[in-house]
Amino acid sequence: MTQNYSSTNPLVRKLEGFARLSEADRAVLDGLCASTETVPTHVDLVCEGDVPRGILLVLEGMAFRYKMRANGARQIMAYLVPGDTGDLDVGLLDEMDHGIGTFSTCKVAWIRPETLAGIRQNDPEIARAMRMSTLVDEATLREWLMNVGCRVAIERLAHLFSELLLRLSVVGLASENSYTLPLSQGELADTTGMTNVHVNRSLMELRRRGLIQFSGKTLTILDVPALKALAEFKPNYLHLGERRAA
Amino acid sequence: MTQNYSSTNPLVRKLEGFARLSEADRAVLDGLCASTETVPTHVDLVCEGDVPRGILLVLEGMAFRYKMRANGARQIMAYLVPGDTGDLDVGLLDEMDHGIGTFSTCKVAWIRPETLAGIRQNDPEIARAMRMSTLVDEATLREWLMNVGCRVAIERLAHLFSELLLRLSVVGLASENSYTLPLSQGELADTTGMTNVHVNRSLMELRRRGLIQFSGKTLTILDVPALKALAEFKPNYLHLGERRAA
DNA sequence: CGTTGCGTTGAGAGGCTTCAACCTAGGTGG
DNA sequence: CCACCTAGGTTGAAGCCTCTCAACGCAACG
Repeated sequence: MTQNYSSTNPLVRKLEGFARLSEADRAVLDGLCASTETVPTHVDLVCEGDVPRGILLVLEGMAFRYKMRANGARQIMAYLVPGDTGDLDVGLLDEMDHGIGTFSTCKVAWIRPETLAGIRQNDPEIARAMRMSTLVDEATLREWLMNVGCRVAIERLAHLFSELLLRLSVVGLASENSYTLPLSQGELADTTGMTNVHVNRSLMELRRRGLIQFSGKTLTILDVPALKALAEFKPNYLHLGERRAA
Repeated sequence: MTQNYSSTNPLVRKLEGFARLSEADRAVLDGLCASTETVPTHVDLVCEGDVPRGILLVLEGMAFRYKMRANGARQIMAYLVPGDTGDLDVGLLDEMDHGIGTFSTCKVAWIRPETLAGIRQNDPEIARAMRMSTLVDEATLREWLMNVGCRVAIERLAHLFSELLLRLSVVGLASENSYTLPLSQGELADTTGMTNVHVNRSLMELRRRGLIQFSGKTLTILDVPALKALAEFKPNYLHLGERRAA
């Protein structure tokens, strides 16, 4: 039923949804993941102001882009799940305008800009898939702005959870209705533009309505259609095509 | 003092800040702007669900990306000012996940994906500048998320006005402290995630503090440093380099 | 067994929304 | 030439969603 082949490489699983990858293409992508690094929880992979050190690729765990205000407020602006990368052209920048941290222990790879440039030039299908992926990243960012700008607290959480269910399914990290979400309520708060106290109350309301179960680090969505309806979740911005139409 | 040459083409003015363009490069960019189209105020250039018809390039006027909720709420997710383009790879998408409308009468050009592909392949400096420009668009979107997620009403407006002062300066459409801003308070509201009533009150507060003057469609910032300080505005995400360090 | 991080709960305050009315300016038509 | 109409700006009052501050429980950990 699923279009994905059984590759265990999340980058391959994600990109083969955007293009027809050959065996050779997959080998190239596997090569990108050859040299990995394991990073502990709550560590900065990149800091605002750093000179970019290459393109980040997340293979296991969950990371996030963020920015801080002088008063200590933090806005989380994207989640990086396995198969996700940092900006492919980040090498053009003199310095980073945001930081990237880990929510959990992560296995990551750093891709040299020259390596990537070669692949993009010589491997049109991979290049195409990566450009699609970048478009989806932007669309996701727009949807997050929509989330914070137009939805109330409980809807924001419902939308975030609905989105993650789809994104994690694509890389084989979610079941029909549940996945590992290694975040604290405070981190959810910094994501959705609310306080940890109010996240707590909104989560309890979601539980009271029988929509989710969230204990430990496992989120289970007890009523997927109802949660999506509450969030007014339309998956078109993820451009999944025929994959899991939702 | 300014790095810009005296080109009147806003695309040239913007991109030459990101790369060293030759005369030939500028001629190529001028060529992209040869065939233009004038579009009235409050018209959709692109609707959500449309099949992309090419890459949008704004030459005059102001446009915006947006998304609607079922209840009629609108979130504006980006402003397109002269020199700005839609997504360069939009041709890869089967359908648009957001709409683009006009704030004012606009002069625009539609670039065919094949034309752009040719330029990107044959003209490395232009390609480089365009990739930088895309990175800045993304960074701006992240900053807008920060704006709505982390700042209170009056700070959101102050930040938006500070950002536009810089972006419009780059293309020669702002003086030291003023520019044309053809928006209604309701449109500012849909941008900043608040109501038109509260935008009105926040604008009056900005006026009362002697920070801005906003009558007709002209915004004048009476105290630029104070407005930037209120917004906690850091222009690093625009990656302007040595241009107008702010 | 004290510490620490995180989840939970209560009470009060406040920023922002909602609803509504009124005003003004600009455009249209008689 | 003015009456009419409409869109947008302005203002008031009431309410609520969310924040702030604070306390407490609990599990993990050294």
